[in-house]
Amino acid sequence: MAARGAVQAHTHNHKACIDDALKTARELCAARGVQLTPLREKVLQIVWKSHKPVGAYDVLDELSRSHKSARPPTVYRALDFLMGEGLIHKIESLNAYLGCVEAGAPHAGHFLICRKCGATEEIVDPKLEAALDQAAKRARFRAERQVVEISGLCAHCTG
Amino acid sequence: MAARGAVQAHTHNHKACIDDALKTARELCAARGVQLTPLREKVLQIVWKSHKPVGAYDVLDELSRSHKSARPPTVYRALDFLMGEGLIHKIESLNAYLGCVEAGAPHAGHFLICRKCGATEEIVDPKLEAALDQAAKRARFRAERQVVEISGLCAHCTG
DNA sequence: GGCGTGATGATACAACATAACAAACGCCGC
DNA sequence: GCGGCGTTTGTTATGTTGTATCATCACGCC
Ligand SMILES: [Zn+2]
Ligand SMILES: [Zn+2]
Ligand SMILES: [Zn+2]
Ligand SMILES: [Zn+2]
Repeated sequence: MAARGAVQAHTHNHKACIDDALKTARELCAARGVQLTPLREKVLQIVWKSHKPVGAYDVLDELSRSHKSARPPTVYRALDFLMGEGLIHKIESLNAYLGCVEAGAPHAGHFLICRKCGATEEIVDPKLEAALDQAAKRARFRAERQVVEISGLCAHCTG
Repeated sequence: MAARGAVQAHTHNHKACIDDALKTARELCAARGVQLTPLREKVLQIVWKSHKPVGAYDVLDELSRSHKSARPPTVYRALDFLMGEGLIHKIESLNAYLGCVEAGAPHAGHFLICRKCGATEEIVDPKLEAALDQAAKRARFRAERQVVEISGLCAHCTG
């Protein structure tokens, strides 16, 4: 699964993204001996509906169509599971969730969030990772989690 | 006003931090022709009570002691004002607010958040800023806001 | 069958944030 | 003085996001 830039997010065939993500998720969970239940897979599919972060209550609305008993804990438990397995990320500045494009490869999520179209790209940038590690090291800080969310205008929305 | 590392946050004389922050805030607001009213100054003082991010409702509890009519909008309006003037930052991953150690100098806030003691250090690191700018540029993304929050253990809590 | 474990159902509540309108205040021109 | 205007604060209500807690269910195991 390759990262898709915001421009591509406007034009590509997104069904392939969803199919890839679900396939990868099934394989990873099987390999790890954890259960990607129908409920969890459905939530993953909803999160992957687009390249825009989706709120937990939006997931709930969508999930409710097929799953009448769904309630907030239903959704949050599924989201927690998916985050624990590295299949989705939380976008802290939006209180929303986004499918991970590098599931299986341990990494911190770094994001470019377009404030106009909402498309959010997960970037993998070794130089940025190194700069973050260095910054922490300089302060003798043991980093465990990185939240990096850059907001602005994507290439498509700039011009 | 210099940044203080997490180690210093455990030992320094913090009254000087508060006094500096309030003095700087008064000067900046006067120079800009905006009103640092008693209410807003009190909220700023509460946020500066420590080097740990403080939640809006914690601010409200504290503010209520001196200001009985305080309600959520009271606090959020003051926090919005202070953020607008660059006197405080919001820590997105904690839904909490922290006094800015570089008020007056335009900058994105980058933070090291200790998950054990809560002490949060604002770091100013040109290399990190450059790496972030480069990462955005590479994706032809026009960055407007950066959220960088590194969680882990501070030097004091590590050893 | 009885038991342990993981997953889901169900109710209630906590924590965070904003909408909308009213009242008070200072300022300025007249 | 006073009426208009912009800013700040008061007030009530509501919206949004996230958890705690306990009950129930499904499955594998002995
Ligand atoms: Zn796609
Ligand atoms: Zn990822
Ligand atoms: Zn201090
Ligand atoms: Zn700052």
